[in-house]
Amino acid sequence: MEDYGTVKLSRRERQIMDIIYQQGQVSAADVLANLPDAPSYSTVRALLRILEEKGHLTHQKDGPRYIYRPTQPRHEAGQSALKQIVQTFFDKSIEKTVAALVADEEVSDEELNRLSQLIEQAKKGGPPS
Amino acid sequence: MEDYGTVKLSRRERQIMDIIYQQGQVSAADVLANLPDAPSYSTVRALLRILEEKGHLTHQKDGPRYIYRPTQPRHEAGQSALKQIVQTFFDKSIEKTVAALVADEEVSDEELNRLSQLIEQAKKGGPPS
DNA sequence: TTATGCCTGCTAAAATATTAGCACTTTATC
DNA sequence: GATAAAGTGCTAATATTTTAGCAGGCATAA
Repeated sequence: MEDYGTVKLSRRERQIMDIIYQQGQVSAADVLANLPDAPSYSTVRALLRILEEKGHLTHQKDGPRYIYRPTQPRHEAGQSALKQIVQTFFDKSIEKTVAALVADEEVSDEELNRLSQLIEQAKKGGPPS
Repeated sequence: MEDYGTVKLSRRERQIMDIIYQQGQVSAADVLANLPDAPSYSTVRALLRILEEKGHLTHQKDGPRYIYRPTQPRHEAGQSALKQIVQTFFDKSIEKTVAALVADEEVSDEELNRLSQLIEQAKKGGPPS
């Protein structure tokens, strides 16, 4: 866990990585379809090539086309991105962050219950400190 | 709430905005001190000027120097950034996101208790759905 | 098999971001 | 007030990102 926020990605590169983490895996066409202010097809392919060169992606053939996947596992990248946000906007406080999460959207009672359970489990699970 | 993830920021610009949201307000020197791979002083000032032109910052004089502040309030930007992460890495699931939060660091029992309270309050506070 | 469509590889141009330098202004100090 | 220190404004060069175009390959279907 050491990447997403820190990493030296350009604007387009970041947009593309976001799409890929959202979708899990993508073809160039998928990226194009989801990219805001979509450029041309070759543009997308060029970016994908660069991201692969930089080590952020790998591709594998799927019949005629390339399927790209992130090098860093999703949960790691997510963890890292989350940490960055917590640090930047919530004074490194998990509490403040959760508060923002439950404040934002209308969270259903059901979901809140699951959250309670989650916390309880964490209490049992790992109280090392 | 509509900006941080979506917005068209370059790499350096984003780094600077992060610093500013972390610190609340900054001088050019503050930014320089916190910027990874710090460039020159004039470079930082140029970037700050651009960010202000784009409407992301305002400055006010503090004696001899300029103090910059974000245009968009911190909590808004945080909300927006968080949403983006939840969507990209956690399938839009608040639950998964919280799970990642409590999984990551060693969260103290004390903090877990506060989280429980938080959830309980949310249950009482706003169960509209 | 042959033509058509979709995909890749490569290369080069254009736009944008990043950087630094220099001249001028203001603030504080003596 | 005179001087030094610290800050700003502006401008121009450099690097990087972003973009598109063209040529070739492979698969599918007629």
